[in-house]
Amino acid sequence: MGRQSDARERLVQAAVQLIYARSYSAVGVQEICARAGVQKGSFYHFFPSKRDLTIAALDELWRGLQERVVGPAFARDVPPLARIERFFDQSARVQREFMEQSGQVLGCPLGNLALEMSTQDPLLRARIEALFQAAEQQIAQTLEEARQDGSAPDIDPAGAARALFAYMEGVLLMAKTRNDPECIRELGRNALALVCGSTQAGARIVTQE
Amino acid sequence: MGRQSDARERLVQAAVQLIYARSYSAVGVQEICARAGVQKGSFYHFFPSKRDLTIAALDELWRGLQERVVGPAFARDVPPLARIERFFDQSARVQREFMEQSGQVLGCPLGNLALEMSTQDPLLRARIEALFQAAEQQIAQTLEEARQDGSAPDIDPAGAARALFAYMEGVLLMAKTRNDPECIRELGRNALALVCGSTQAGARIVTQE
DNA sequence: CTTGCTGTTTACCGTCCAGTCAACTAGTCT
DNA sequence: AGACTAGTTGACTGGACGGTAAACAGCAAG
Repeated sequence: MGRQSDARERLVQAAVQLIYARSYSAVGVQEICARAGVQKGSFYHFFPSKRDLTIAALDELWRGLQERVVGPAFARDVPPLARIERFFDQSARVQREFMEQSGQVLGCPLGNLALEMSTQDPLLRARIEALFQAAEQQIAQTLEEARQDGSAPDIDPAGAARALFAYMEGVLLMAKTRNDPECIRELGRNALALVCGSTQAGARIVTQE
Repeated sequence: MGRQSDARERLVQAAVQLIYARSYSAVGVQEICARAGVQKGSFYHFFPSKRDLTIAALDELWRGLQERVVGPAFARDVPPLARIERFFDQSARVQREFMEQSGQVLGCPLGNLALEMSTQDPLLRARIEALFQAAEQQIAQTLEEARQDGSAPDIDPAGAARALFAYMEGVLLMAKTRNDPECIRELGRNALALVCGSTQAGARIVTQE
């Protein structure tokens, strides 16, 4: 078996699944190798360290997220603001599936790793931050579309996207903590309030008091 | 030294600080003992396991949070909605202090543990969920006050509190990931939009599209 | 045919981990 | 005084961890 093999891919996939289901530190190299059907020595042929595998897994995580959740939710077959709402429904659906399979809501794989690793590994942190920025830009684009077609004329797309993304992460954190996928749906109903009530609105309410 | 000692307290305090600064799994019993100035054997005199210490640390964490962040922010010396805004400023201030001391934004200690442990330890998860509910009630009370004094007449305090708390956790997650305390302030400006744009408003915008 | 590269296998290393144990100290109660 | 209990100490256990080493297999190019 000289040239090429899919062992590397299998390792990344195994890492994605195991780390998402548990966490970085709760999953050992041994276990990742076992699930991938790869010997431990081979692991270190493909990756210099567990951390490097995790970085590779991060990109694969992002790819899978786009394919299975973000892509379907943000498809252009409905008006922009409806896509935002659909993201929450889509997320609720996915998490409900995890719930039925393993009895646990797993939340956002990037958010999970972000909180676990940000204070421990600067490179990992920076990588996740970059992916977060990409996500925000995706949302900002959608909001810009909504601004232009008149469904949300007065918003600041970039600022609202930041707030909205933070809210999404918060909602998924709550769902994981409550172990209840339904609260994603419920909390999702408040999402558009965050978009349309822009900065000025917030300030107005306070000074009025 | 027969009766009583503050070793237990010191262990809890050390656990709070170390676990907050890193994580549950990144901190060992050994290290907690070292910081507390307690021998390892003594540790297991006070706590049957590391997990039990963590549960005790969780309550202490909550106490400290109330004392240092939530209490000052939600004090009744300003109108209710201004307290919400003050929470974000207060959080930004605290995180900026961590930033200056250790170069890192640490985020919400409860949120951190929630994402790390929810899928690993059901009891810890339930405990954190309970604390989250208490936090939501605190917010709901504040919003109820705002509803009654007319500054936000049409809101559903309980629902808005849920959304607002999720947003707070999301904002702190973002701050930790970006390692930037200032974004707490910035994102905080969107918080009241979440309160005042209630469920009906969100639905209205979508059907209008 | 030989050199070299890509993979694979297995056994192994040192370290750290949570948790154990038995001996010991010093106060309290009878 | 003696028994009991709360607290302390430091050495220890077994297992898991991330990572290493060396031998080997197959393909490709010179």
